Amino acid sequence: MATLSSPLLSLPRSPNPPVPTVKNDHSFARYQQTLSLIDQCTNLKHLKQFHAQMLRSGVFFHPYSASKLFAMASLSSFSSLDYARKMFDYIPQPNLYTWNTCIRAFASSPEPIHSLFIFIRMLYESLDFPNKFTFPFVIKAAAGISSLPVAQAIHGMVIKASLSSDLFILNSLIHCYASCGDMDSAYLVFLKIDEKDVVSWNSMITGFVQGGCPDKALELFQRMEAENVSPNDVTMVGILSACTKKLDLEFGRWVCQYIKRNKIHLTLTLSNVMLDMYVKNGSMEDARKLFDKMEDKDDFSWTTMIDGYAKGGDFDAARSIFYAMPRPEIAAWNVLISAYEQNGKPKEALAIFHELQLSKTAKPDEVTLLSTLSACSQLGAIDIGGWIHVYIKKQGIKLNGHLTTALIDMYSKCGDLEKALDIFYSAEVRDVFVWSAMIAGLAMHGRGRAAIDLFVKMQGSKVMPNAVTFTNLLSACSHTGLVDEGRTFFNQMESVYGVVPGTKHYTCMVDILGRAGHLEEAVELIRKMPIVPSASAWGALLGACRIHGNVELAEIACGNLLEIDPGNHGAYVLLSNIYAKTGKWDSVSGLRRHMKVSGIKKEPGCSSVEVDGIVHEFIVGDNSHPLSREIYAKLDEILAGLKSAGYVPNASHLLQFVEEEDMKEKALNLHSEKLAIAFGLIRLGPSQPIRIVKNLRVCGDCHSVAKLISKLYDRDIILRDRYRFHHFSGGICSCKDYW
DNA sequence: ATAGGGTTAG
Repeated sequence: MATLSSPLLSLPRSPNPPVPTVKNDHSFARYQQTLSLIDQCTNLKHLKQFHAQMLRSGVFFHPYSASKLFAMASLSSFSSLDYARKMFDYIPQPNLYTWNTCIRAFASSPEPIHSLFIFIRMLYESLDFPNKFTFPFVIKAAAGISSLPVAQAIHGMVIKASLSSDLFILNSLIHCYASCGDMDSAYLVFLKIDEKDVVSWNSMITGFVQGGCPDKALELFQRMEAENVSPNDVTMVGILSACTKKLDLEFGRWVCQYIKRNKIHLTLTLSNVMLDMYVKNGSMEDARKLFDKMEDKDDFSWTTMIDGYAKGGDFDAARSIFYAMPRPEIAAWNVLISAYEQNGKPKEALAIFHELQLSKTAKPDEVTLLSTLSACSQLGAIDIGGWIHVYIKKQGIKLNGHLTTALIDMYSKCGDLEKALDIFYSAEVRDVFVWSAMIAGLAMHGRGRAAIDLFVKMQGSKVMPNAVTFTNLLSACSHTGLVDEGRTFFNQMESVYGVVPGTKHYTCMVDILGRAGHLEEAVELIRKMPIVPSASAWGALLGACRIHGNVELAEIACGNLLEIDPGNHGAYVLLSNIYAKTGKWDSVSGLRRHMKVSGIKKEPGCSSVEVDGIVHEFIVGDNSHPLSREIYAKLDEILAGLKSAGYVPNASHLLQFVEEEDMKEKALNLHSEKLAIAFGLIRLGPSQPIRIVKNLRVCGDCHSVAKLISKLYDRDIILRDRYRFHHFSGGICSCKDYW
């Protein structure tokens, strides 16, 4: 930050410029003419011509004329603040109007802090004191940076300057205190105003809505009516936002009627807020009626409708609005992309992103990149993810915390841990989310020790871990079987770091203990936990029972799980697994019958593999792929090879009882991960690793097969299943068979 | 000699 003794805007000043004498009639007329022409400027080129002319004639060095030119440079629609700022530094002795104009221009710029810098300079350099026009701008800047101490200091200056009864200043202060989150002070200022005007009420109503107190806003609206102050369009924007926050559709409808009845001017903004209210309160029908009636529509109107349909899962309607939009700007693309990405449709998200690239009508921004990277993470689409990384670099986009986190997550989930680490170590911003993402990356790749080391380093860098950090750290312990470390971290969470263990942490801990065979301790932990055990905690116990073949405990865990989440097909699958593993085929078929009767379906296994930027999906038993015949032929060839190397199919991983031995084998060979591996061997070059993403946990037989292929075919296979990564290389897996 | 406050999506 600049200090008070050094100039804040540090361009050189012209030494003692000549001040024109405006004595004779001839030059005065020219001067008058110049000034009146300034107002007719319509573009930046025009303005620059004036500037040059005024510099040459010396008119620029007259404070009043400089103030006229400067106002045009800093406030007009075509202005460039950068240019205005340079001009300001060449004005020899800015008058009060010029200082105020400069403060005003920066107050509503993207960097309002500069407004405060100028204000401080003014206090030091100008002979004038700030006046009643200065303060509303400075206060707006303080609101812009949401700094309560700054707001308080300026409020103090207002009082000292005897301006504390100026209505404009007081209204600004209400808004400012509310922006700083100090609702009490905002309300005190509001109460102190004797002659409140509609802006006073609006500022307070909007303040309450944005400060998360919609009820207080509505209460104020009633009082406003009682005091006979007529609300205007801005009031109604606040009131409708309150309805949106409260999810109160009935009252929202009433407000819309009220607006009609009282003939409140229906501005575009107000219509848009009405739309938003209907959309967020779940009435797409009302929204659509209004939208179709609106004569003026802007980006907000279109984007709100697209977002509403997309979030509600009606992607057809969302797309039809999107394609009807005259010129969709980036926000419209973003709501579509992010709705797909957040609704488990990452492929569709990437398709829209691809369309955006081709259309070239809008430029991806940070939101676009974050959603798209997340879609790549979900799919394991490393080619596209890598392409976005290159795009970010080429565009010179600076990596902030969000983008850094998203890139680490993408590379980790796409199986390239080294790239994720590269991003992490070269990152300039390393906040708690960045550290946590990297710990998660190491965890899912089974590098538990490295994850713990990183956690230690994180403390060295003075970044405080949060709940997510601990979830990731504990999951690292669970994937690597670090029981003692897991216990220690779990116990230290609250006592040392002040993070209260939540559902996820208990679940991880049950997983750590259960997996390692400490089943009683895991049960004990569930029994003693201070919060209600979640379905996932019982699920973790059930998973542990599968590994250790404990049927009794499994039945208890499964019962508890299904009580909380009756439709959980995963639970049935795990329990059938355990029955199958222990040879209880009667129980297996009983369970299957029950699933059939209650309409519970097992999620079909699905594996995908990316080849040349295209993601190929295989469902268990799939023969829809164009290369299906070749894939099955390849698979037969592989398995024959493996058998002669000693491979014996392990049918205990099958879910249903199959009588004939060769039928068992056939059923195993239909598994989607085997199909994806065979396809990868056909289509990918010999040095390229095969990267597979599976929606479920990898099957034990497929795990053995992948290990053997990695040795016999000298090919690395990187498989991401529902829980973690398996790197198969030279006949061994990175999970060391602990999964 | 010029002027000021409150408003909506991701």
